[in-house]
Amino acid sequence: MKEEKPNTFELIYEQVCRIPYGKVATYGMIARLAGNPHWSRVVGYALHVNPRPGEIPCHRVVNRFGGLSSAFAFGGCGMHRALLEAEGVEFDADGNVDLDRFLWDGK
DNA sequence: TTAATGACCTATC
DNA sequence: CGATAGGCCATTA
Repeated sequence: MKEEKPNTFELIYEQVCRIPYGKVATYGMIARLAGNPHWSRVVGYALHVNPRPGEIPCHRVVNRFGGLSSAFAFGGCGMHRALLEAEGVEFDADGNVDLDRFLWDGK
């Protein structure tokens, strides 16, 4: 409305929104695609605040191990698994996503 | 204003 | 090979 956000967040959100359906990306990957491999923390922060949950599929963003983090801006931790499963993503018995099969290529 | 924390990753020993 | 430490950006108190 009046405040303009830094390009950092916009870039991060852009990469997250670019994740194809049925795939997941990692923070480091998005940070790297955004242009700075050290934005890993800001990426997590950007999704944490999630100012635009309607355009930022946080559930498609996972950590380096393929496991979602805690607290979701969508309104449910179990939502994560439900959303990814609804897209066709499989989960490991440990509760992690199958990065070997659903990790976004980055293209 | 300064300081501290945070949904992390990478590099090095 | 495995484990540890550090560092970066932004936000909040």
